[in-house]
Amino acid sequence: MNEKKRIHILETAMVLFNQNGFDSTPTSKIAKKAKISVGTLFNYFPTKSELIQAIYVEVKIHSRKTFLIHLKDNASEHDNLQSMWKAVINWGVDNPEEFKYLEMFSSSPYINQFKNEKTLETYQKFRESILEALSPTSICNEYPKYLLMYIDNALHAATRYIINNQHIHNVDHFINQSFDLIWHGFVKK
Amino acid sequence: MNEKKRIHILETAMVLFNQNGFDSTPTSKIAKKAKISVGTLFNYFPTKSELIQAIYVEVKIHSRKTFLIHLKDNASEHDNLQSMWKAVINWGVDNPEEFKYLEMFSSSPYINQFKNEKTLETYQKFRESILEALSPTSICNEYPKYLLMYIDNALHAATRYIINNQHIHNVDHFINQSFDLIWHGFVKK
DNA sequence: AAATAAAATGACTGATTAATCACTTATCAA
DNA sequence: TTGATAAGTGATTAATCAGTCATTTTATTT
Repeated sequence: MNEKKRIHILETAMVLFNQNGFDSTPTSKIAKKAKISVGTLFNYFPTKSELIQAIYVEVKIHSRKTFLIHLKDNASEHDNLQSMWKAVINWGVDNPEEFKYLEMFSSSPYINQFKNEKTLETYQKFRESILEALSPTSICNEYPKYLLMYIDNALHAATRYIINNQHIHNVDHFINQSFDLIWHGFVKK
Repeated sequence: MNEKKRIHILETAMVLFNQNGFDSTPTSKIAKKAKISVGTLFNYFPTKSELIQAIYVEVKIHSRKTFLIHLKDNASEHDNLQSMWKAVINWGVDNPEEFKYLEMFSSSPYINQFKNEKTLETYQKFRESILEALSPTSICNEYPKYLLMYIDNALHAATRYIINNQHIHNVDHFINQSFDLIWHGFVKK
């Protein structure tokens, strides 16, 4: 087993899955594009399902590394949430394949095998720090779970918007505006 | 051909597709559950793909009927958007299977065959009236397409939240709060 | 009641698939 | 050089699936 080859298989498969979906991407095509045999593919990943989930885990680990850099304890709630906002969106824009894969995986039946799992635990802390910042004063503070869904959805929408409209002149300005829109909603008058 | 049987097939297939996804629901199972033969199924819908899309069209037509009732010309922007907000969410909560199907279809490759299509045109007017109400004054008014995505995502999140958390005591109160959260974001200070 | 048309049936086909496994090739320590 | 282990191969297998079609059943007309 060779870690570089493993990553190579994961990346090749991710691109093909993004292009054709999980069920329309036969293992034979993945092997062909990765220039290995089907047998080798199944040496590295015992089942197609495990391959699909291994990609998810890899992408999650990769994205988490980027996000954690941007959390600072001493900053204000506004600044912390804003820098998180920018970091998450920029990661998606810089890694569109990974971003697309996360969206596809999350809206597929495979995600169910991941509910209440380790990978989500580290994100949990991330989420808790968002809630600590927002919940006490925000509109909707009775529904913290909804607040998280709401932020998550807006983050995804903003990222998708940039990826699908690459003609946007000033991406940073858009990101700031999208943050203001959501932040503005939170602050009680 | 019998319209009642056609609807029966559509409803049966919708439930199975929701349970197992498009690719893990063989036509044979749909026929079995609908208590017809595979042959009959293919008499009504020449291909599986056409069945999948026929369900989408049917659900869209059904949902549109409900929404249109709630638009009033004489009301204020706030009241109009709020009553739209309530109507859309309540439709989803009252029709969870249909709602789930729309979400699944929209995040599947089948949706691509529907971009720039008639079914979306009637929704287009709906969207335009939202933009007319919001864009001129709102934060993010430079990005009207994003505003629509943002509202759409929030609507879906709120609906999903209610469906997945049926213990919520006062659903109306939650819907109002979720609307305030988003409306509050729009209004410039 | 007989003739005709329409609707329904389900065993079957051909294509595709994930996964296997008997075999070959590469690696490397003794 | 040898022998042992690990890595890689791809034809093959067994299963599944969308879609077909010759036949039967039901409905309608004459």
